[in-house]
Amino acid sequence: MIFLPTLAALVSTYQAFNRYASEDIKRFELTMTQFDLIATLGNQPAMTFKELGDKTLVTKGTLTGVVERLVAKGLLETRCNPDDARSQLVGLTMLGQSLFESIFPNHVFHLEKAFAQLSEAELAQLTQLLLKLKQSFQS
Amino acid sequence: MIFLPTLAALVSTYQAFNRYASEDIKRFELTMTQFDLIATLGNQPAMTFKELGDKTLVTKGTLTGVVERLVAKGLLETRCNPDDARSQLVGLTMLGQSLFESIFPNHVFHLEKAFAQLSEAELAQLTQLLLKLKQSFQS
DNA sequence: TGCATATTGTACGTGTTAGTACTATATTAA
DNA sequence: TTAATATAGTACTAACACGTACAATATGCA
Repeated sequence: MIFLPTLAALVSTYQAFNRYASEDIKRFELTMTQFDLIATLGNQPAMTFKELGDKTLVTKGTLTGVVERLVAKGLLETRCNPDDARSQLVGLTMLGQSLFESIFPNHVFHLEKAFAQLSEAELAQLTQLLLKLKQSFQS
Repeated sequence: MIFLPTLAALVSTYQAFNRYASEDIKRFELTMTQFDLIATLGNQPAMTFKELGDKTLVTKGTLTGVVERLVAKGLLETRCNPDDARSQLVGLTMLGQSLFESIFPNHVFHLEKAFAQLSEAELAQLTQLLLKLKQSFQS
């Protein structure tokens, strides 16, 4: 049971991050997942749902709905993929692009403030330990 | 932007944990949140919704529904709180208690297997770094 | 006491998440 | 070429998460 404090720390830190980031993003009437898609598509060529889902860790079933809402907001647009009739390409509209440009740097700065409490060495160590743990969960 | 790998590691490790633990718990027809409540109430006297929510990091709005479903399954029961007419006490039924006893040790063991890949020193370090980061998010 | 304020839990709306089933299209191999 | 299999995305369901509003009850203070 020696691992329980670590587990509790993982869960509560993740939740704290979520709240911290959400608060910032809520100002723009976006949810975390919506922002995640926009940030992923920012300064990038349009990509398929599959690629977008892989990069954002959002499963395809969820993606359909989230993209739908962002298209309704005029931030994303989809078009047929000329290379594969099964799939579509998703990209930012001009409105989406300009929103991205206006909010992304601010949000990164907001996050940076929190992470700045840790030294580079601590960040590297934390990353390494987290990835080691992640590996264990995946095998 | 040096913090981005750390952030990605935090999110993906949390997700990996969630999948790893969910798979185990699904065998008992429970969701993670449901299991969390049962584990928290195991070997404990009944407590109010408030206390239960605080311990499990589940917000009160969510709690109403989750408890409802567990009561419907016959695993939890609620009764009036004699000390405060606004609140109720939630506790395991005998069925809930016996389910807790039969699945909790197995689940702990399942988790332990994953965490065993890290040494005690690594666990301690990971916990400390996570809590430091959590602090930054909360201030 | 009596009123202002805080707390407990429910109701409700929007959105995310995971899983399964399904359709359409691609790919592979016999 | 055709049949088996794999993949992309949608539809749908159940459950969770979070916020706001609300009713009932407590609490603190004038």
